[in-house]
Amino acid sequence: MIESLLLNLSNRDILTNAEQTTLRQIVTRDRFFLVDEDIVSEGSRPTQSAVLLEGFAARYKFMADGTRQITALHVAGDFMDLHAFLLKTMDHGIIALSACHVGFADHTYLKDITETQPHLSRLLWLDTLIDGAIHREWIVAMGRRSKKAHLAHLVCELYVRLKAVKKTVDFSFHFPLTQVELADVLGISVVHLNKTLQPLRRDGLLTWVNQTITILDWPRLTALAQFDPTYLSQMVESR
Amino acid sequence: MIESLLLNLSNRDILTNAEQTTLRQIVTRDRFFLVDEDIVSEGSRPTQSAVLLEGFAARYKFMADGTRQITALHVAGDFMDLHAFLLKTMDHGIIALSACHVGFADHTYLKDITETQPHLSRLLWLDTLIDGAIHREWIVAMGRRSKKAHLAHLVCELYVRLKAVKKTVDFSFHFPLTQVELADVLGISVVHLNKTLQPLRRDGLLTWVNQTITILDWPRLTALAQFDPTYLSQMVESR
DNA sequence: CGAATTCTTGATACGATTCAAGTGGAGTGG
DNA sequence: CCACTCCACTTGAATCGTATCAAGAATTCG
Repeated sequence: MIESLLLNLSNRDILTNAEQTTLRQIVTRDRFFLVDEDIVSEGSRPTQSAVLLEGFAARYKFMADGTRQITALHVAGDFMDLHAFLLKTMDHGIIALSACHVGFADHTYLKDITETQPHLSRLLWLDTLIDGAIHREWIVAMGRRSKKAHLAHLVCELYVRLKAVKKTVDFSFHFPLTQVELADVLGISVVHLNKTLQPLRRDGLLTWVNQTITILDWPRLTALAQFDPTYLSQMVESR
Repeated sequence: MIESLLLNLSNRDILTNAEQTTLRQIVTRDRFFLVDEDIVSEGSRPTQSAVLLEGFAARYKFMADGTRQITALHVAGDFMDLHAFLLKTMDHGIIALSACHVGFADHTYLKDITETQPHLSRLLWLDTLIDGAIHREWIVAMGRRSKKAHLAHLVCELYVRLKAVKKTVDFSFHFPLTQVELADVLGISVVHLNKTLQPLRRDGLLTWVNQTITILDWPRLTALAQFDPTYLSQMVESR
């Protein structure tokens, strides 16, 4: 069930059989969510952390005027709110952007891991650190990239992350977001997102039809985005 | 020497004497940096992590066209690149924004802590998670707040963080950044930063003279910023 | 098939950048 | 001590980017 999580973590460092067993054991419950359902809601104090086993989800925050900012996108294999284990109250919500299969791990088990399995703890810590690295790239993209480059960068990032959990076929991947949701990721209006998207299509960098994105020209896309995947492909090397 | 770090961490949970001793022991070196000196450079693979003992520093990234985005601001007591312990290569640089006193802790010592001191490990992990929470707030601010509200939010955040390490006097705090640097935080041009700043001054929300910011009207400033300090005041409660 | 979303387009207004110039204060050397 | 230089801050004008509003086209769903 949690194969994608194992895949995700083993990209960082070798997972022993014992560690794999531990991970399987701590995910004691699972549930399916429909599109637009809240998986975790803002302000709650969860006693378990959610692993995305299948589907797309987003961390988001609403502003007083009803606008929304998505602060993170999650794909299969992501430990979405591992940070809630220590950061007791959720400062944001998590919503299902497609039908989602989600596993849950009690915080007591996670605490046990920190007490008894240092290597696995470091691996989980690393997972939250990569989250942070992605946040920083997003900040850079929002502040200093053109919208076109920002969008290109996001596509590159998603491609690399999805490839790591075997959710790509050649240069294609399933991408169920609407343009409204994608605009909430970039922090722009839908209209402008739409107009930003067009040159990427027109110039033959990518296609996006039937909830499927296909990258047509990886070299030009990464060049436009100034994409450097280092922040995603970190290893621990600390055993 | 590392009192501000201890102060910072004890805002999260009680630090035992043994833990305080450990922290004092692992910071084996310290160094002073001048304004604009790089404390850690992008792309390097540090074998130690830097604690800011005194001063202001920033994590930043340069774009190909020479523009810069600051992704984090650090104040006294911040473990600035604790994440470098697991995230081996620095995906950004750290620069001194004022004269800085910096302590260094070898990664081997940090690894030892994860092997033998689970509670302290969780506290350090929490520290990196709060970093992440701040990043998310910045993303929200960049994407969905007006520039005026974004600036106000930053001032609120800095005030709360500096107060936690006793670097405020009433509603004032030392703030040595130039407007160019502050513009690189918000991701806007200096000219526009200057024009964004003026209404905050004119409306009597704050003053900024002699490298000192004074908040004149905390209620109106927080209301404008939609500032909710929850993300900064997280406790572990996990002992 | 009709209704509801989602996507696309155009027009207008506002926000933000850039360029260019000017002000003011701090530090330096004669 | 003054003149000079440097740097940070401030201002205005022109241009470009982005939001908003409104409507129409395409797609999906029941």
